[in-house]
Amino acid sequence: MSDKKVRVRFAPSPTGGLHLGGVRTVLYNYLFAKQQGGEFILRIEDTDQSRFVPGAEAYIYDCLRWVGLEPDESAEKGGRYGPYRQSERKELYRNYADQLVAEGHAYYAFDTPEELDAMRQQYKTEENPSPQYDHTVRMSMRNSLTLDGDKVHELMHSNTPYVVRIKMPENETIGLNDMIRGEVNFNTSLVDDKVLLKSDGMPTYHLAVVVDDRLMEITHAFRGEEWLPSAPVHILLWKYLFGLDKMPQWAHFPLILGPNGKLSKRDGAKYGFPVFAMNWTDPQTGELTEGFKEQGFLPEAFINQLAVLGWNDGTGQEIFSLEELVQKFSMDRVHSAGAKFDYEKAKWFNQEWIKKRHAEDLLPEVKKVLSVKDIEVKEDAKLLTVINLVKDRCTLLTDFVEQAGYFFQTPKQADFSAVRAKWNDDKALFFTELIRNYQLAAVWNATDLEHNFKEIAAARQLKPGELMLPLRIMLVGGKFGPGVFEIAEFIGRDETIKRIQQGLQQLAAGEI
RNA sequence: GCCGCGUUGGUCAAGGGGUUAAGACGCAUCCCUUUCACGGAUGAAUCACGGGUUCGAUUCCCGUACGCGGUACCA
Repeated sequence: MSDKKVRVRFAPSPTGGLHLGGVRTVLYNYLFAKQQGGEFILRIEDTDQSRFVPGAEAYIYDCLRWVGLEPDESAEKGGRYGPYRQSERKELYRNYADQLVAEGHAYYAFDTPEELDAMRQQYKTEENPSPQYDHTVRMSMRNSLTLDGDKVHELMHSNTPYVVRIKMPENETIGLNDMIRGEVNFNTSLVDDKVLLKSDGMPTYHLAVVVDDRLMEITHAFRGEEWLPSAPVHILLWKYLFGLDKMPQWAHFPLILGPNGKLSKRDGAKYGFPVFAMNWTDPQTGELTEGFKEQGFLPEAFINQLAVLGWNDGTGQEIFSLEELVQKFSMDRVHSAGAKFDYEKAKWFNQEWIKKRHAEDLLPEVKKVLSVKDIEVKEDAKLLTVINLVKDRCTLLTDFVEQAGYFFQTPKQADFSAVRAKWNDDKALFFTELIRNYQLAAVWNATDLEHNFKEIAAARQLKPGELMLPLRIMLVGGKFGPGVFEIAEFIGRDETIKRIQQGLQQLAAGEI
């Protein structure tokens, strides 16, 4: 490893919930940084005041804490290279913008939104639906290239709003060596004169990334593929401002797609699965978007599944802990093609992680899930037993409500439809006798209960198989769960008898 | 439209000039289980298309199609 310190940053914009692609971007950044023994920095990109959402920044930190990807430096933690919010760095950027203008790489533009709109209308054609502000039109716009010096001076001193735009050179090839995609080339004539500094004095992303990456000594800049088209702007800025030799290495991650195309950020409900890491409530609309956490996902599973959506280690292994990922991740095995998110597979990962986790480690989460449904468990030891009995049957943490609830609460309703048709007096009498037997049973354990059950059945010439299911439904409320007699042992004599009596009543009532 | 990135079963994917083209999810069938899962076994299902190069292309090259991204004083 080189002696050069690796610094990797992830820069979310606090405009709403943290979606799948965002989490994976953090993950890959984190994995690379940790693997190289470098630092992982979180910078907040809140340069767009109008889209800034209160609470979104705190939410991002909550999500990162949940999945265990905490940054080494951030606005929360502070550090040598702060401030970590772009809004607090505002003054830094203007000087660089002015420097670019002074050196002829950028210019001041005074065009109003109306004028820009008029220009786009004017040049708009069938073939060119969105004309750019580029070398072909800039000499006919109102900017410091077309206006004389006095006029520019006058406009600027009379508080006329203006922006700084990069002056894209004509017909140059800008190359980028992407760690995932290799050489990617752009012709500068086809890139527009992007705004670098907005009229409110805040930088755009383009100026901010390069200035911040330089000042924070970022060595590797990884982001989503949607940024690839603006890479030439950033490279040019590096060239003009700091020199290409200081530029970080780039990697553009593939996109995560929804069931039909792009995964849209705000409507997970539409897909029938979440898109955000955690519950997100839009402060404007009050609209709640459910997150993976609240759906019942384990953070390990969530991370695991995202990690292998676009990367694999080549061995066929699919279950990775975060530690293993740090060890095995490699940028050159990250795919270049986008991948569709598969909720079914996500659930499978969760199931695997529930099976993998020890009951003790599942306990706090299961307790929480149960208490939400008003199932209070007094003794941890009892819950531990139940978790071990049922965890192989749970896909999501929320499944514990159904799978474990009846151990602690009499089922609210029982579904006897599967046995009703075959129900008869002989069976009813059998259960009546069973109750008597269980009332008198000297010991209360699964094997003895089963033994007695079968003995009575044999004496009455009934098939135990036809009686097991009714018993299960009486105790559990449905056709699921571990061995019936184990359940009976767990819930105890009184409760078992009570549930059989209730079941008998229900079945009797149903026959009329 | 233009620019960029992509394209191996339904989905995630391994492979990378000669293979019976791995594996996983899902699906189906069976075994285990007097329930439901878990577990085990089996099965159906894939190299977008057209040209090259080559003795031989899923693999390399060029086109085409399709998908996605960008084309904002959003990131």
